[in-house]
Amino acid sequence: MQTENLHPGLSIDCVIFGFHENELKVLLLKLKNDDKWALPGGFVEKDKDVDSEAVRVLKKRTGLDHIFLNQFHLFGNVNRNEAGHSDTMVKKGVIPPELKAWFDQRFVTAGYYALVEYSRVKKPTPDLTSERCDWRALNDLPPMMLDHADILKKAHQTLKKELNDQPIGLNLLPEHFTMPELQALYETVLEKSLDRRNFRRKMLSYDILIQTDLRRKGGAHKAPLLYKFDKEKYNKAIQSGLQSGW
Amino acid sequence: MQTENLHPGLSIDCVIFGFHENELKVLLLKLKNDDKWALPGGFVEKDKDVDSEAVRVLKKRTGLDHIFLNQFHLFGNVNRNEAGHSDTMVKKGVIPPELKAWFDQRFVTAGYYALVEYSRVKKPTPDLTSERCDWRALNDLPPMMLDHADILKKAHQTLKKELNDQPIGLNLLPEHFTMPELQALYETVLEKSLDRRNFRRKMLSYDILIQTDLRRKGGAHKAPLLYKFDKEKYNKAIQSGLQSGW
DNA sequence: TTTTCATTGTGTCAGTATGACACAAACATA
DNA sequence: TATGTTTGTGTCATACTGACACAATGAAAA
Repeated sequence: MQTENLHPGLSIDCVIFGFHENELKVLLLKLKNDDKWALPGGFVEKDKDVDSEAVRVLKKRTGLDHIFLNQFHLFGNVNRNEAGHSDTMVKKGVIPPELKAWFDQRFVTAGYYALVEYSRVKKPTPDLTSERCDWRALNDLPPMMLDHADILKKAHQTLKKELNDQPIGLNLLPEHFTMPELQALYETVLEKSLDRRNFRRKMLSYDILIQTDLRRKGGAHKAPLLYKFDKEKYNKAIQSGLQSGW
Repeated sequence: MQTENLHPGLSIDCVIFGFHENELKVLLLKLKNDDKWALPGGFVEKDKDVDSEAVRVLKKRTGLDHIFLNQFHLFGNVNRNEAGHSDTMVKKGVIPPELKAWFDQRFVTAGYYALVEYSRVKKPTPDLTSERCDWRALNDLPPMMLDHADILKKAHQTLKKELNDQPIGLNLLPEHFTMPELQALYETVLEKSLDRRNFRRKMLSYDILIQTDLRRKGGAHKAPLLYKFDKEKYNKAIQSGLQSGW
């Protein structure tokens, strides 16, 4: 790592959300020789936009491009830099000794969250500091490094709020999906259950769905209809917002 | 200025909103020997939280403490650092030559917006780089330094959105105010006009206002009733949100 | 003193959105 | 062929929203 070309004291952390088996998942890195997990992150080259560096992180971990990605907060408290953190990391072999000075800086970190289609992430790839890169359920998180649990929580809160202004399914669901699947996504993000019939009514009123004449077969019950998003209308809705409130 | 103790490559810019004569105003600094204006800003000491440094900037410019202040975005594009900007600033005497190296860095800046009561800001004080500190109307802005116009625009957009989740008057209006004044504030922020009767109905339904038996005399017309906020309920509303949407 | 006039305060009505709720149809499995 | 769970659909009462009109007020003008 060439630290001379990096923007000092600035990092990026990405909360990468996926949806699988009716659960919200987050892509996390398992640190080497440590039972803590970390958000995928990175640093910012001096001549690169911060946003594009976040895209790069995402690409490296998921292999995916052109993904829904939002910056949501700059975490800038002093106490997020634990004293002795870099020592520990060096000792455990997580970071090489020659980089200790770099990691000794006080860092602020830009938080990004991404929404990705679970099945499209073929092989999540760990970085140099980690031994694994895995999906973890949002409601059953492992112990997290530094303030990464806080960052994750704030990302989820932000997502929850943004649901009032914009739809989110296009980024998290496969091309075709059923209404119950879409509802499960909303229920998971919002952490509450919704009435089946009212959900369908409201969602259809957004006028961003296209009903196909296909059905999801194979379940032990009545085969539900498959829907897909009308991408043009969907994007228009994202842009103009789902006007509620004023 | 002791640049050794500052977090490198990181600045803060504050968009300070006030409301006066039915207009949204922003507190801006007029640069020395330059017709450009700038957002009040500053740098972050290595051992201070970014948020608290924003509070400090606000206090320095407005003299005010305990103010509504929100971080809304990190501006991290490379091209926001104009080549030759520091040269120009030194030439115009805006910054002393010995600080040129510091200002030559590539900076990312954390954007904060503040809501303050116009009349409480007695004497807006310029900083070393500026000759004046004045309120300027949001819809009649002077030429702005670097990307400060963008930052301001994003702050306004954010404010507009947050209006759906929270009330804002407590921070921008004096202790007592009339319903038409509150409406004017909303209309200004939202940039559209609202129906008088419907506005009143909706605002009262939030249950955060207390009607007093005083009236604003002196206008050439029927004297409107004065209201004040029920601070306890107001803060509860801020916390829990004005549930709309899901 | 009286008149004028812009502004405030209030209520209604129609249309729309929301929450609560029940029953028939479908599909794999038994 | 029967079973059991899930899907798809409609209605009703209630709450909310947008559109609208008229009387009361108070300073200023006549």
